[in-house]
Amino acid sequence: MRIGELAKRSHMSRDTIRFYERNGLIFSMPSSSGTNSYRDYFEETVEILSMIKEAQDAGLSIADLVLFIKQLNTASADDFDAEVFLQTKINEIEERIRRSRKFLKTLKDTRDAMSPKRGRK
Amino acid sequence: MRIGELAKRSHMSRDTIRFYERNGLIFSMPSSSGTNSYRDYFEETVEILSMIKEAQDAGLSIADLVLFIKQLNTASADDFDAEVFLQTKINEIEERIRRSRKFLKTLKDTRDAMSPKRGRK
DNA sequence: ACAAACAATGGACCATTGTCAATGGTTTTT
DNA sequence: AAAAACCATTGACAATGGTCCATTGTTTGT
Repeated sequence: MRIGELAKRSHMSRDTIRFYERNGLIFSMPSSSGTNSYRDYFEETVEILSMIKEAQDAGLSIADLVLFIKQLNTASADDFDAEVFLQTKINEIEERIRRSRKFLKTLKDTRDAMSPKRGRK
Repeated sequence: MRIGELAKRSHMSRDTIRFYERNGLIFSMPSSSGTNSYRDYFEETVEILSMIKEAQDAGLSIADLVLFIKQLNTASADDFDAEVFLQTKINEIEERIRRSRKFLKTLKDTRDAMSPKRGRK
């Protein structure tokens, strides 16, 4: 598919998609027709973009994602560092989630302390 | 306390603390001695800085935090917008946590798919 | 009293993560 | 076949969240 469709399906702008591609997060092929300079994107890339969004929300940087994707692809696999990397990120994310929840509680308490003041009885 | 101590206790750099203060996230008084231009920070600020960290991990921007803090302080309170704002942020954070978890699962699956390949058998 | 450590200020600088505009070419639609 | 919509490339621009440096002044340890 071409970039416009991918943009629509992934809810990202073309520029963002190109930005990700420049940075090695996604890949594409030259269009089959060959007469133009259009790029051809894989179906799966829709999925990958959605995963990238999740990963970013989880606090990973693009640099992190480049590493992660590299590891998905190079099934070289006996890689010790890969596992260490994964575990490190898992720990980081778990910690971030813990903190998010803590702040979420703060927000909720604030809201609840405020709500009864008005009408709501 | 002075900025150095606050920095140590909060595990943030002086520059970061000054940056936050410039941006209205924290406040301080002129030192009591009065002979210098040093600032004097409240005990509670240690706590506040820790909350800021949580909030950032939860995905809030400094601008968000400025609003939030303003609402904590102005107990004017019958503010309808305040409650809307809080609820919006609560929703955003819950969504982010959901996504984080989803990606966390991806990471764990990747790790687990990798681990048995080596020794671990 | 002298050096070391600390503080304030201002402004430059930086990485990250995009976004926008201009230009020139290719399809698609009408 | 002309217009409208699409695409690629380049490079500038922008917001966010800091960090670093130089300068000057203050306090503290010895």
